[in-house]
Amino acid sequence: MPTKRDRDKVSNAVIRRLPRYYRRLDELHRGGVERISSNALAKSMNLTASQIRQDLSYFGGFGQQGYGYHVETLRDKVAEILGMTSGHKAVVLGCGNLGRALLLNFHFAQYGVQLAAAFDTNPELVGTSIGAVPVLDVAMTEEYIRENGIDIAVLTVPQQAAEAVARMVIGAGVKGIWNFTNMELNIQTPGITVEDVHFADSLLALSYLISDQ
Amino acid sequence: MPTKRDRDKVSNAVIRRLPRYYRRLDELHRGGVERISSNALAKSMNLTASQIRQDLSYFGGFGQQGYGYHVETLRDKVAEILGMTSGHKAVVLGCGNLGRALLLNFHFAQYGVQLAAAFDTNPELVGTSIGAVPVLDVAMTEEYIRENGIDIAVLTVPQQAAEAVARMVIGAGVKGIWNFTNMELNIQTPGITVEDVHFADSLLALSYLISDQ
DNA sequence: TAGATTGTTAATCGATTAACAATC
DNA sequence: TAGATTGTTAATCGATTAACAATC
Repeated sequence: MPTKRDRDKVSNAVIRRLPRYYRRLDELHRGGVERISSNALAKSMNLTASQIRQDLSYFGGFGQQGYGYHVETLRDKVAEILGMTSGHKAVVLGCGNLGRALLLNFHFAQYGVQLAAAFDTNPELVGTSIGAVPVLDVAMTEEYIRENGIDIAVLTVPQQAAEAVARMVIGAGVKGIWNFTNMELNIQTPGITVEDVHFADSLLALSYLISDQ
Repeated sequence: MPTKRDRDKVSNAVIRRLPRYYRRLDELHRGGVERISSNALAKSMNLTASQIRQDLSYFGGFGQQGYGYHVETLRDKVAEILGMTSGHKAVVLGCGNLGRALLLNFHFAQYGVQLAAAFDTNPELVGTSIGAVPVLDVAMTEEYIRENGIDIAVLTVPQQAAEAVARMVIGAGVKGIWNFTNMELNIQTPGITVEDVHFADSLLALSYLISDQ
Protein backbone atom coordinates (compact mmCIF):
# COMPACT_ATOMS: atom_id res chain seq x y z
CA MET A 1 0.00 0.00 0.00
CA PRO A 2 1.45 3.37 -0.94
CA THR A 3 2.19 6.08 1.52
CA LYS A 4 0.87 9.60 1.34
CA ARG A 5 3.88 10.56 -0.77
CA ASP A 6 3.30 7.82 -3.35
CA ARG A 7 -0.34 8.78 -3.69
CA ASP A 8 0.63 12.28 -4.72
CA LYS A 9 2.34 10.88 -7.79
CA VAL A 10 -0.78 9.16 -9.07
CA SER A 11 -2.18 11.17 -11.96
CA ASN A 12 -5.77 12.23 -12.20
CA ALA A 13 -6.24 10.01 -15.24
CA VAL A 14 -5.32 6.96 -13.15
CA ILE A 15 -7.54 8.02 -10.26
CA ARG A 16 -10.51 8.32 -12.62
CA ARG A 17 -9.90 4.79 -13.91
CA LEU A 18 -9.80 3.19 -10.49
CA PRO A 19 -13.57 3.25 -9.94
CA ARG A 20 -14.02 1.69 -13.36
CA TYR A 21 -11.62 -1.10 -12.43
CA TYR A 22 -13.58 -1.69 -9.27
CA ARG A 23 -16.86 -1.78 -11.14
CA ARG A 24 -15.64 -4.16 -13.81
CA LEU A 25 -13.90 -6.48 -11.38
CA ASP A 26 -16.99 -6.63 -9.19
CA GLU A 27 -19.09 -7.52 -12.23
CA LEU A 28 -16.63 -10.23 -13.24
CA HIS A 29 -16.60 -11.61 -9.72
CA ARG A 30 -20.37 -11.68 -9.52
CA GLY A 31 -20.35 -13.38 -12.90
CA GLY A 32 -18.22 -16.16 -11.45
CA VAL A 33 -14.93 -15.24 -13.12
CA GLU A 34 -12.04 -16.19 -10.87
CA ARG A 35 -8.96 -15.01 -12.71
CA ILE A 36 -8.22 -12.61 -15.53
CA SER A 37 -5.16 -11.40 -17.43
CA SER A 38 -4.42 -7.73 -17.96
CA ASN A 39 -5.03 -8.43 -21.63
CA ALA A 40 -8.54 -9.80 -21.17
CA LEU A 41 -9.45 -7.11 -18.65
CA ALA A 42 -8.16 -4.45 -21.03
CA LYS A 43 -10.25 -5.77 -23.90
CA SER A 44 -13.38 -5.75 -21.79
CA MET A 45 -12.80 -2.15 -20.75
CA ASN A 46 -11.47 -0.61 -23.96
CA LEU A 47 -8.05 -0.03 -22.46
CA THR A 48 -4.62 -1.53 -23.16
CA ALA A 49 -3.01 -4.24 -21.08
CA SER A 50 0.03 -2.01 -20.57
CA GLN A 51 -2.12 0.72 -19.16
CA ILE A 52 -3.77 -1.58 -16.66
CA ARG A 53 -0.47 -3.05 -15.47
CA GLN A 54 1.03 0.42 -15.30
CA ASP A 55 -1.93 1.78 -13.35
CA LEU A 56 -1.97 -1.04 -10.82
CA SER A 57 1.79 -0.88 -10.33
CA TYR A 58 1.41 2.52 -8.63
CA PHE A 59 -0.18 0.67 -5.75
CA GLY A 60 1.65 -2.66 -5.73
CA GLY A 61 2.06 -5.92 -7.56
CA PHE A 62 -1.27 -7.67 -7.37
CA GLY A 63 -0.79 -10.20 -10.16
CA GLN A 64 1.22 -13.29 -10.76
CA GLN A 65 3.28 -14.12 -13.82
CA GLY A 66 1.74 -16.75 -16.04
CA TYR A 67 -1.55 -16.53 -14.16
CA GLY A 68 -2.83 -12.99 -14.24
CA TYR A 69 -4.95 -11.52 -11.47
CA HIS A 70 -7.27 -13.17 -9.01
CA VAL A 71 -10.45 -11.21 -9.65
CA GLU A 72 -11.84 -11.10 -6.12
CA THR A 73 -8.50 -10.29 -4.53
CA LEU A 74 -7.81 -7.51 -7.00
CA ARG A 75 -11.30 -6.10 -6.58
CA ASP A 76 -10.77 -5.98 -2.83
CA LYS A 77 -7.39 -4.33 -3.26
CA VAL A 78 -8.89 -1.68 -5.51
CA ALA A 79 -11.69 -1.15 -3.01
CA GLU A 80 -9.10 -0.55 -0.33
CA ILE A 81 -7.12 1.83 -2.55
CA LEU A 82 -10.32 3.77 -3.22
CA GLY A 83 -10.92 4.19 0.49
CA MET A 84 -14.01 2.03 0.46
CA THR A 85 -12.81 0.33 3.62
CA SER A 86 -11.87 3.55 5.40
CA GLY A 87 -15.27 3.95 7.01
CA HIS A 88 -16.13 7.30 5.48
CA LYS A 89 -19.26 8.94 6.82
CA ALA A 90 -21.46 11.33 4.86
CA VAL A 91 -24.36 13.71 5.36
CA VAL A 92 -26.70 15.11 2.72
CA LEU A 93 -27.20 18.87 2.79
CA GLY A 94 -30.53 19.82 1.27
CA CYS A 95 -33.49 17.48 0.76
CA GLY A 96 -34.93 18.81 -2.48
CA ASN A 97 -35.55 16.49 -5.38
CA LEU A 98 -31.92 15.73 -5.98
CA GLY A 99 -31.16 15.17 -2.31
CA ARG A 100 -34.17 12.88 -2.06
CA ALA A 101 -33.15 11.00 -5.19
CA LEU A 102 -29.74 10.33 -3.70
CA LEU A 103 -31.16 9.42 -0.30
CA LEU A 104 -33.67 7.01 -1.79
CA ASN A 105 -31.80 5.52 -4.73
CA PHE A 106 -28.09 5.86 -4.34
CA HIS A 107 -26.53 3.07 -2.34
CA PHE A 108 -23.82 4.84 -0.42
CA ALA A 109 -23.14 1.75 1.69
CA GLN A 110 -22.30 -0.20 -1.47
CA TYR A 111 -19.36 2.14 -1.90
CA GLY A 112 -18.22 1.96 1.69
CA VAL A 113 -19.78 5.26 2.71
CA GLN A 114 -22.11 5.40 5.68
CA LEU A 115 -24.91 7.90 5.16
CA ALA A 116 -25.54 9.21 8.66
CA ALA A 117 -28.05 12.03 8.30
CA ALA A 118 -29.65 14.61 6.05
CA PHE A 119 -30.29 18.28 6.74
CA ASP A 120 -32.88 20.74 5.56
CA THR A 121 -34.38 24.09 6.47
CA ASN A 122 -37.98 23.05 5.89
CA PRO A 123 -39.65 22.52 9.32
CA GLU A 124 -42.07 20.05 7.76
CA LEU A 125 -39.21 17.77 6.74
CA VAL A 126 -37.16 18.09 9.91
CA GLY A 127 -37.87 15.16 12.20
CA THR A 128 -38.94 12.85 9.38
CA SER A 129 -36.84 10.20 7.65
CA ILE A 130 -36.09 9.77 3.98
CA GLY A 131 -35.15 6.21 3.12
CA ALA A 132 -34.22 5.40 6.75
CA VAL A 133 -32.01 8.47 7.01
CA PRO A 134 -33.15 11.05 9.59
CA VAL A 135 -33.68 14.61 8.41
CA LEU A 136 -32.33 17.12 10.93
CA ASP A 137 -32.50 20.87 11.18
CA VAL A 138 -29.80 22.62 9.23
CA ALA A 139 -28.94 24.58 12.38
CA MET A 140 -27.60 21.34 13.84
CA THR A 141 -25.23 20.63 10.96
CA GLU A 142 -21.97 21.89 12.40
CA GLU A 143 -22.45 20.23 15.74
CA TYR A 144 -23.52 16.97 14.13
CA ILE A 145 -20.55 16.84 11.76
CA ARG A 146 -18.11 17.55 14.56
CA GLU A 147 -19.60 15.07 17.01
CA ASN A 148 -20.07 12.24 14.54
CA GLY A 149 -16.80 12.50 12.64
CA ILE A 150 -18.48 13.11 9.30
CA ASP A 151 -15.94 13.45 6.52
CA ILE A 152 -18.09 13.87 3.39
CA ALA A 153 -20.76 16.50 2.76
CA VAL A 154 -23.12 15.89 -0.14
CA LEU A 155 -24.09 19.34 -1.35
CA THR A 156 -27.61 19.39 -2.82
CA VAL A 157 -28.68 22.81 -1.57
CA PRO A 158 -29.97 25.64 -3.81
CA GLN A 159 -27.24 27.55 -5.64
CA GLN A 160 -27.55 30.69 -3.58
CA ALA A 161 -26.84 28.72 -0.39
CA ALA A 162 -24.00 26.63 -1.82
CA GLU A 163 -20.96 28.72 -0.98
CA ALA A 164 -22.04 29.46 2.60
CA VAL A 165 -22.99 25.86 3.36
CA ALA A 166 -19.72 24.67 1.88
CA ARG A 167 -17.70 26.97 4.14
CA MET A 168 -19.75 25.91 7.12
CA VAL A 169 -19.17 22.18 6.65
CA ILE A 170 -15.48 22.77 6.04
CA GLY A 171 -15.33 24.69 9.30
CA ALA A 172 -17.03 21.76 10.97
CA GLY A 173 -14.35 19.39 9.73
CA VAL A 174 -15.41 17.52 6.61
CA LYS A 175 -12.61 16.49 4.26
CA GLY A 176 -14.59 16.25 1.05
CA ILE A 177 -17.53 17.94 -0.60
CA TRP A 178 -19.54 16.12 -3.24
CA ASN A 179 -20.90 19.13 -5.07
CA PHE A 180 -24.15 18.78 -7.01
CA THR A 181 -25.00 22.48 -7.07
CA ASN A 182 -23.66 23.05 -10.58
CA MET A 183 -21.70 25.93 -9.11
CA GLU A 184 -17.96 26.41 -9.11
CA LEU A 185 -17.21 26.57 -5.39
CA ASN A 186 -14.39 28.93 -4.65
CA ILE A 187 -12.69 26.74 -2.08
CA GLN A 188 -8.92 26.87 -1.67
CA THR A 189 -8.70 25.36 1.79
CA PRO A 190 -5.72 22.99 1.89
CA GLY A 191 -6.68 19.41 2.57
CA ILE A 192 -10.24 19.90 1.38
CA THR A 193 -11.33 18.11 -1.77
CA VAL A 194 -14.29 19.26 -3.84
CA GLU A 195 -15.67 16.76 -6.32
CA ASP A 196 -18.01 18.44 -8.76
CA VAL A 197 -20.90 16.70 -10.45
CA HIS A 198 -21.74 19.18 -13.17
CA PHE A 199 -24.81 17.90 -14.97
CA ALA A 200 -24.73 20.86 -17.32
CA ASP A 201 -21.13 20.23 -18.41
CA SER A 202 -21.99 16.64 -19.15
CA LEU A 203 -25.08 17.55 -21.17
CA LEU A 204 -23.18 20.21 -23.10
CA ALA A 205 -20.40 17.77 -23.95
CA LEU A 206 -23.07 15.40 -25.26
CA SER A 207 -24.66 18.27 -27.18
CA TYR A 208 -21.29 19.04 -28.77
CA LEU A 209 -20.68 15.43 -29.71
CA ILE A 210 -24.03 14.95 -31.45
CA SER A 211 -23.82 18.26 -33.33
CA ASP A 212 -22.64 18.53 -36.95
CA GLN A 213 -21.97 14.85 -37.23
CA MET B 1 -16.80 27.24 -37.81
CA PRO B 2 -15.09 23.90 -38.25
CA THR B 3 -16.35 21.17 -40.47
CA LYS B 4 -17.03 17.62 -39.42
CA ARG B 5 -13.43 16.74 -40.20
CA ASP B 6 -11.98 19.51 -38.05
CA ARG B 7 -14.16 18.48 -35.14
CA ASP B 8 -12.69 15.02 -35.17
CA LYS B 9 -9.30 16.47 -34.32
CA VAL B 10 -10.51 18.12 -31.16
CA SER B 11 -9.30 16.12 -28.18
CA ASN B 12 -11.55 15.01 -25.39
CA ALA B 13 -9.68 17.24 -22.97
CA VAL B 14 -10.63 20.27 -25.04
CA ILE B 15 -14.26 19.17 -25.37
CA ARG B 16 -14.53 18.84 -21.60
CA ARG B 17 -13.22 22.37 -21.13
CA LEU B 18 -15.70 23.96 -23.54
CA PRO B 19 -18.67 23.84 -21.14
CA ARG B 20 -16.49 25.39 -18.47
CA TYR B 21 -15.59 28.23 -20.83
CA TYR B 22 -19.25 28.78 -21.54
CA ARG B 23 -20.11 28.81 -17.86
CA ARG B 24 -17.34 31.23 -16.93
CA LEU B 25 -17.99 33.58 -19.84
CA ASP B 26 -21.68 33.64 -19.05
CA GLU B 27 -20.90 34.52 -15.44
CA LEU B 28 -18.53 37.28 -16.54
CA HIS B 29 -21.11 38.63 -18.94
CA ARG B 30 -23.82 38.64 -16.30
CA GLY B 31 -21.34 40.35 -14.00
CA GLY B 32 -21.01 43.16 -16.53
CA VAL B 33 -17.51 42.31 -17.81
CA GLU B 34 -17.22 43.32 -21.46
CA ARG B 35 -13.78 42.20 -22.49
CA ILE B 36 -11.17 39.81 -21.13
CA SER B 37 -7.68 38.68 -22.08
CA SER B 38 -6.73 35.02 -22.31
CA ASN B 39 -4.47 35.72 -19.36
CA ALA B 40 -7.22 37.03 -17.08
CA LEU B 41 -9.64 34.31 -18.16
CA ALA B 42 -6.98 31.69 -17.50
CA LYS B 43 -6.30 32.98 -14.00
CA SER B 44 -9.98 32.89 -13.15
CA MET B 45 -10.28 29.29 -14.32
CA ASN B 46 -7.00 27.80 -13.12
CA LEU B 47 -5.78 27.27 -16.67
CA THR B 48 -2.96 28.83 -18.67
CA ALA B 49 -3.44 31.56 -21.25
CA SER B 50 -1.70 29.40 -23.85
CA GLN B 51 -4.16 26.61 -23.25
CA ILE B 52 -7.15 28.87 -23.73
CA ARG B 53 -5.79 30.41 -26.93
CA GLN B 54 -4.85 26.96 -28.19
CA ASP B 55 -8.27 25.52 -27.34
CA LEU B 56 -10.19 28.33 -29.02
CA SER B 57 -7.99 28.24 -32.11
CA TYR B 58 -9.45 24.83 -33.01
CA PHE B 59 -12.67 26.64 -33.79
CA GLY B 60 -11.50 29.97 -35.10
CA GLY B 61 -9.92 33.28 -34.14
CA PHE B 62 -12.34 34.96 -31.80
CA GLY B 63 -10.02 37.51 -30.24
CA GLN B 64 -8.25 40.65 -31.28
CA GLN B 65 -4.61 41.55 -30.70
CA GLY B 66 -4.09 44.16 -28.06
CA TYR B 67 -7.70 43.86 -26.92
CA GLY B 68 -8.45 40.30 -25.95
CA TYR B 69 -11.91 38.78 -26.31
CA HIS B 70 -15.32 40.37 -26.25
CA VAL B 71 -16.98 38.35 -23.50
CA GLU B 72 -20.51 38.20 -24.88
CA THR B 73 -19.37 37.43 -28.42
CA LEU B 74 -17.06 34.68 -27.27
CA ARG B 75 -19.73 33.21 -25.00
CA ASP B 76 -22.11 33.07 -27.95
CA LYS B 77 -19.47 31.47 -30.15
CA VAL B 78 -18.79 28.81 -27.53
CA ALA B 79 -22.53 28.23 -27.18
CA GLU B 80 -22.73 27.65 -30.91
CA ILE B 81 -19.72 25.32 -30.87
CA LEU B 82 -21.37 23.33 -28.09
CA GLY B 83 -24.50 22.88 -30.17
CA MET B 84 -26.62 24.98 -27.86
CA THR B 85 -28.12 26.68 -30.88
CA SER B 86 -28.76 23.46 -32.81
CA GLY B 87 -32.24 23.00 -31.41
CA HIS B 88 -31.66 19.64 -29.78
CA LYS B 89 -34.73 17.95 -28.39
CA ALA B 90 -34.77 15.52 -25.47
CA VAL B 91 -37.05 13.09 -23.71
CA VAL B 92 -36.69 11.67 -20.21
CA LEU B 93 -37.02 7.90 -19.92
CA GLY B 94 -38.15 6.90 -16.46
CA CYS B 95 -39.81 9.19 -13.92
CA GLY B 96 -38.41 7.84 -10.66
CA ASN B 97 -36.76 10.19 -8.22
CA LEU B 98 -33.86 10.99 -10.48
CA GLY B 99 -36.03 11.55 -13.52
CA ARG B 100 -38.31 13.80 -11.46
CA ALA B 101 -35.33 15.69 -10.05
CA LEU B 102 -34.12 16.43 -13.57
CA LEU B 103 -37.60 17.30 -14.84
CA LEU B 104 -38.24 19.68 -11.96
CA ASN B 105 -34.84 21.21 -11.33
CA PHE B 106 -32.60 20.94 -14.31
CA HIS B 107 -33.05 23.74 -16.80
CA PHE B 108 -32.59 22.00 -20.10
CA ALA B 109 -33.71 25.09 -21.99
CA GLN B 110 -30.87 27.07 -20.46
CA TYR B 111 -28.50 24.78 -22.34
CA GLY B 112 -30.38 24.98 -25.60
CA VAL B 113 -32.13 21.64 -25.19
CA GLN B 114 -35.89 21.45 -25.50
CA LEU B 115 -37.37 18.90 -23.12
CA ALA B 116 -40.34 17.56 -25.04
CA ALA B 117 -41.75 14.70 -22.99
CA ALA B 118 -41.15 12.11 -20.31
CA PHE B 119 -42.03 8.42 -20.34
CA ASP B 120 -42.90 5.92 -17.65
CA THR B 121 -44.52 2.52 -17.21
CA ASN B 122 -46.57 3.51 -14.16
CA PRO B 123 -50.22 4.01 -15.28
CA GLU B 124 -50.77 6.44 -12.42
CA LEU B 125 -48.11 8.77 -13.80
CA VAL B 126 -49.03 8.48 -17.47
CA GLY B 127 -51.24 11.39 -18.46
CA THR B 128 -49.93 13.69 -15.73
CA SER B 129 -47.29 16.37 -16.07
CA ILE B 130 -44.09 16.85 -14.14
CA GLY B 131 -42.88 20.42 -14.20
CA ALA B 132 -44.91 21.23 -17.34
CA VAL B 133 -43.56 18.20 -19.17
CA PRO B 134 -46.18 15.59 -20.11
CA VAL B 135 -45.63 12.01 -18.95
CA LEU B 136 -46.50 9.52 -21.68
CA ASP B 137 -46.76 5.76 -21.76
CA VAL B 138 -43.46 4.07 -22.44
CA ALA B 139 -45.15 2.09 -25.22
CA MET B 140 -45.37 5.35 -27.16
CA THR B 141 -41.66 6.12 -26.93
CA GLU B 142 -40.48 4.91 -30.33
CA GLU B 143 -43.28 6.56 -32.23
CA TYR B 144 -42.87 9.80 -30.31
CA ILE B 145 -39.12 10.01 -30.87
CA ARG B 146 -39.50 9.33 -34.57
CA GLU B 147 -42.34 11.76 -35.14
CA ASN B 148 -40.89 14.59 -33.08
CA GLY B 149 -37.28 14.39 -34.19
CA ILE B 150 -35.96 13.78 -30.69
CA ASP B 151 -32.18 13.50 -30.66
CA ILE B 152 -31.35 13.06 -26.97
CA ALA B 153 -32.67 10.38 -24.60
CA VAL B 154 -32.15 10.97 -20.90
CA LEU B 155 -31.87 7.51 -19.39
CA THR B 156 -33.17 7.40 -15.82
CA VAL B 157 -34.77 3.96 -15.91
CA PRO B 158 -33.98 1.12 -13.47
CA GLN B 159 -30.74 -0.74 -14.25
CA GLN B 160 -32.43 -3.90 -15.46
CA ALA B 161 -34.30 -1.93 -18.12
CA ALA B 162 -31.34 0.22 -19.19
CA GLU B 163 -29.88 -1.82 -22.03
CA ALA B 164 -33.23 -2.60 -23.67
CA VAL B 165 -34.49 0.97 -23.46
CA ALA B 166 -31.18 2.24 -24.84
CA ARG B 167 -31.45 -0.05 -27.88
CA MET B 168 -35.05 0.96 -28.38
CA VAL B 169 -34.36 4.70 -28.46
CA ILE B 170 -31.39 4.18 -30.77
CA GLY B 171 -33.65 2.24 -33.10
CA ALA B 172 -36.08 5.14 -32.97
CA GLY B 173 -33.38 7.54 -34.07
CA VAL B 174 -31.84 9.43 -31.16
CA LYS B 175 -28.22 10.53 -31.61
CA GLY B 176 -27.21 10.74 -27.97
CA ILE B 177 -27.97 9.01 -24.69
CA TRP B 178 -27.43 10.81 -21.42
CA ASN B 179 -26.97 7.80 -19.20
CA PHE B 180 -27.76 8.10 -15.49
CA THR B 181 -28.24 4.38 -14.85
CA ASN B 182 -24.75 3.85 -13.47
CA MET B 183 -24.45 0.98 -15.92
CA GLU B 184 -21.89 0.57 -18.67
CA LEU B 185 -24.11 0.40 -21.75
CA ASN B 186 -22.74 -1.91 -24.34
CA ILE B 187 -23.49 0.29 -27.32
CA GLN B 188 -21.23 0.22 -30.36
CA THR B 189 -23.64 1.72 -32.87
CA PRO B 190 -21.71 4.12 -35.10
CA GLY B 191 -22.91 7.70 -34.83
CA ILE B 192 -24.45 7.16 -31.40
CA THR B 193 -22.89 8.95 -28.45
CA VAL B 194 -23.37 7.77 -24.88
CA GLU B 195 -22.52 10.25 -22.16
CA ASP B 196 -22.31 8.53 -18.80
CA VAL B 197 -23.05 10.24 -15.52
CA HIS B 198 -21.58 7.77 -13.07
CA PHE B 199 -22.36 9.02 -9.59
CA ALA B 200 -20.53 6.07 -8.08
CA ASP B 201 -17.31 6.78 -9.96
CA SER B 202 -17.41 10.35 -8.82
CA LEU B 203 -18.01 9.41 -5.17
CA LEU B 204 -15.26 6.80 -5.27
CA ALA B 205 -12.79 9.30 -6.71
CA LEU B 206 -13.68 11.63 -3.84
CA SER B 207 -13.31 8.75 -1.40
CA TYR B 208 -9.84 8.07 -2.79
CA LEU B 209 -8.80 11.69 -2.59
CA ILE B 210 -9.79 12.13 1.05
CA SER B 211 -8.21 8.85 2.16
CA ASP B 212 -4.75 8.62 3.74
CA GLN B 213 -4.11 12.31 3.45
C1' DT C 1 2.59 55.62 -32.06
C1' DA C 2 3.65 52.32 -28.11
C1' DG C 3 1.70 48.75 -25.44
C1' DA C 4 -1.03 44.87 -25.25
C1' DT C 5 -2.45 40.69 -26.69
C1' DT C 6 -3.62 37.52 -30.18
C1' DG C 7 -2.96 33.08 -33.12
C1' DT C 8 0.44 29.86 -34.21
C1' DT C 9 4.74 27.43 -34.35
C1' DA C 10 8.30 25.14 -31.53
C1' DA C 11 9.75 23.08 -27.06
C1' DT C 12 8.56 20.59 -23.09
C1' DC C 13 6.25 17.67 -20.30
C1' DG C 14 3.48 13.82 -19.04
C1' DA C 15 0.74 9.89 -20.20
C1' DT C 16 0.21 5.89 -22.99
C1' DT C 17 2.15 2.11 -25.44
C1' DA C 18 5.69 -1.26 -26.53
C1' DA C 19 9.21 -4.33 -25.27
C1' DC C 20 11.27 -7.70 -22.47
C1' DA C 21 13.60 -9.91 -18.62
C1' DA C 22 11.83 -12.18 -14.61
C1' DT C 23 9.17 -15.87 -13.01
C1' DC C 24 5.00 -18.44 -11.84
C1' DT D 1 9.48 -27.98 -18.25
C1' DA D 2 7.20 -24.79 -21.65
C1' DG D 3 3.86 -21.29 -22.03
C1' DA D 4 1.78 -17.46 -20.18
C1' DT D 5 1.81 -13.27 -18.13
C1' DT D 6 3.49 -10.10 -14.89
C1' DG D 7 6.05 -5.60 -13.34
C1' DT D 8 9.11 -2.32 -15.09
C1' DT D 9 12.09 0.17 -18.15
C1' DA D 10 12.40 2.48 -22.65
C1' DA D 11 10.09 4.53 -26.74
C1' DT D 12 6.33 6.98 -28.56
C1' DC D 13 2.67 9.83 -28.74
C1' DG D 14 -0.24 13.62 -27.54
C1' DA D 15 -1.31 17.51 -24.71
C1' DT D 16 0.32 21.50 -22.38
C1' DT D 17 3.37 25.34 -22.11
C1' DA D 18 6.53 28.76 -23.94
C1' DA D 19 7.95 31.90 -27.34
C1' DC D 20 7.23 35.32 -30.71
C1' DA D 21 5.98 37.56 -35.05
C1' DA D 22 1.80 39.78 -36.45
C1' DT D 23 -1.22 43.42 -35.55
C1' DC D 24 -4.97 45.89 -33.23
